Amino acid sequence: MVKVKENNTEEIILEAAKDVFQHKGMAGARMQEIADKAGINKAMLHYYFRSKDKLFSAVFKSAINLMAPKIVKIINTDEHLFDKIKNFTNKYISFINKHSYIPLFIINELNRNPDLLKDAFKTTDNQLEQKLVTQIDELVQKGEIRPINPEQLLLHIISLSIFPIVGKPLLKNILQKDDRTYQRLIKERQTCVAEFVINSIKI
Amino acid sequence: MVKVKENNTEEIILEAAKDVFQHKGMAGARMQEIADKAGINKAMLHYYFRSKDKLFSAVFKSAINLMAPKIVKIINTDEHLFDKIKNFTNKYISFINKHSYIPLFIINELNRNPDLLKDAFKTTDNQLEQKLVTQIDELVQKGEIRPINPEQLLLHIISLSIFPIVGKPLLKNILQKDDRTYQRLIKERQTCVAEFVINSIKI
DNA sequence: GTCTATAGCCAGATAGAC
DNA sequence: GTCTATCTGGCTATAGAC
Repeated sequence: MVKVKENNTEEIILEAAKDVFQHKGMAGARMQEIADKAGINKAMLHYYFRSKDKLFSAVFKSAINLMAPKIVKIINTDEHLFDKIKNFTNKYISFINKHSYIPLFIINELNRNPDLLKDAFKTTDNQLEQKLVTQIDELVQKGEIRPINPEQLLLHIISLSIFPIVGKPLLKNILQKDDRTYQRLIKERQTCVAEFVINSIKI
Repeated sequence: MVKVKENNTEEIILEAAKDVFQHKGMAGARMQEIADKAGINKAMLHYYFRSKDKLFSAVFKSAINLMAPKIVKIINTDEHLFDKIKNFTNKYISFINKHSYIPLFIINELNRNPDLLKDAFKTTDNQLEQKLVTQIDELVQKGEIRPINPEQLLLHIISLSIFPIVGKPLLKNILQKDDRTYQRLIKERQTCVAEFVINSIKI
């Protein structure tokens, strides 16, 4: 009843596939490289996952399942807006920094095939951002924050959190920084992004 | 002496190659597709550019030359900081929106090979951001803006401008918008990003 | 379940006629 | 300069032994 040994090879393959697909993309990835990284034979990949496409799908789904819930959560907690912003930027920047290839991987493959994402971000109803909208409207009424379009605010926060990591190879060059120094800037952002956002909206 | 006809085929190939490489990336692009799009034979690509690699390099350089100067300029004008921010976000968002595949293309290929970018962003001296730093320090002294790390500010502005366009396929899903509605949000950002940034830093 | 060997295809590159 | 035909290598996928 206890399946331990059986999942093992499959798990090892998935880990290796994640690594290769996320660095090289679907088109650039080679089944041989995945096999080598997993320390097994190329034929085994097909034994477990039938085709490159199927293996890719498995990796893609796992990436989505890692990213999506964390973003949806920011919209659905009952914390004060400022705490939401602080928590999200801090945790999300740290998370994306550890898995820096995931967002780019998802964006690239969505460009190839927009249908890959069915409804990863759909919550039960369409109340997903209704909650955020209401919350912001209330704070505007109370005079705690300036009037702002909630969707734009969400775009601001996500952009400030993800892009410096995704665009690192480009931004490193613009700022003329080496890896260590750039990494320090990212670390700093875990707190300074929230400050920046809150400064902008609070009255 | 006047070379007109000779450049023609080369130009046509370059345009087609830009299109295909920027959508599919180096690995996903097919010489056959480029030839088809250019309306010529596959052998001609090799006649003019020798190899896929060389053709790719030409496209990559042209993309860099389109992006880099515009970013460097924000740092090197003598306008007031607030005007810099307004001008940059407005013009850059509009520009990137017209060429939405360029930033992603550059980031992806830099990930594959960090050496592709030699010194596209180097100005004559290392005074490139020194100017921005001085300008911000002065405004802090005068009490016009809060103290802020100039490099973080630059990261903020670039992220807010580029990511909503680059990450469109992902963000469209998070916000559950169709193409038209999302495009309207982008258009709005041409002005609201500058507001957001300035609100945050001015006292 | 795991391996070796190989089928079969496709893409980049070249040869050579015009 | 432009084309058709073809070589060559590399990649996915499978057949079949153990």
